[in-house]
Amino acid sequence: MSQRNIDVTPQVSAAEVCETPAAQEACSVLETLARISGKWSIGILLVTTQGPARFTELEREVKGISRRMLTLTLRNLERDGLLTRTVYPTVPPKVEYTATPMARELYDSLLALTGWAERHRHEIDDARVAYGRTAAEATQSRNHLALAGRVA
Amino acid sequence: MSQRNIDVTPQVSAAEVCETPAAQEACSVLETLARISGKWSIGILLVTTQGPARFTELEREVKGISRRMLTLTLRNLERDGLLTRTVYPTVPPKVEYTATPMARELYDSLLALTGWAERHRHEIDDARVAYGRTAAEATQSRNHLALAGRVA
DNA sequence: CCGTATCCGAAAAGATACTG
DNA sequence: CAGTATCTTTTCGGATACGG
Repeated sequence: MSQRNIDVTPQVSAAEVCETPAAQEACSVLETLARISGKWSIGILLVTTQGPARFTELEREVKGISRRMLTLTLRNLERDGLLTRTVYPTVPPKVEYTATPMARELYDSLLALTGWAERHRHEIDDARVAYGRTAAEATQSRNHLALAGRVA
Repeated sequence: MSQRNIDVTPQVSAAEVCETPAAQEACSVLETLARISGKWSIGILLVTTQGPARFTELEREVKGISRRMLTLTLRNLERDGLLTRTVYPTVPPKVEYTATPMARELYDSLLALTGWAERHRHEIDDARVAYGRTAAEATQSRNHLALAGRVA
């Protein structure tokens, strides 16, 4: 087969059970988050938002990503209109990926979440510690492992 | 063993590779999104944000969730300080889950994404159609299935 | 250089019987 | 009622050899 053929077919079924009017919103959020879910989407958006990036360039800059996942994530983002793919018919081939304006907007919206994270940093830490404690209490009976690392 | 013992240990390692100053933001977003990732967190937050909800109540209202996933997701949200769990020592037992103020804030921030989704609804659809076309072109050689359902 | 195909292990999720 | 334990299925992600 020619090229460009890794699956990337799903991601249309997000309709699901969005019956109640209030749940509509939640579903919309769910669909939006689905577009940038996965381990790598944010990282790729981060790079492509700063300007056009080539395949190999992304492979270098997004630390730890494999070829396969890079391709998959690029295809998904492209399908969702968050990335444009430009092929220069040179030899050797050159392909550039750039975040669309729509993607930049989305990325900005997401960055707003850092505000939330900073405001509640301590609260978040406390919660995990507290959870470790109550979980320990509730488990007074057994002394297996698996609990040691929780608070630590 | 007593109770409250489904794993729920991970979700501490989100440090990862956040070296460059620009990537710091992305990592923060990543950590935040991790808290509400998964198929069910949003749905549960939606319900618990409207007021206290009991276990069985959630099982009914969050359509399609299994007992196991409900428990797991509740534990995760509780660990992250997004949900409080209140036990009434009655018989039969009664347990209520409520979204914390912090969770409400986060949920509101996320709802802001519906704005993005609405603004770009058409753009998003167009993108998927366009992707279907170019993918079809690039695949002129083969006439397997799997492509039929893409645009449809 | 820019990918794809294939194989594999790990993790997420579903189903459901069982229990204090 | 509010979970837990266990099993199975599904999906995700890593490694890597190969191809235009």
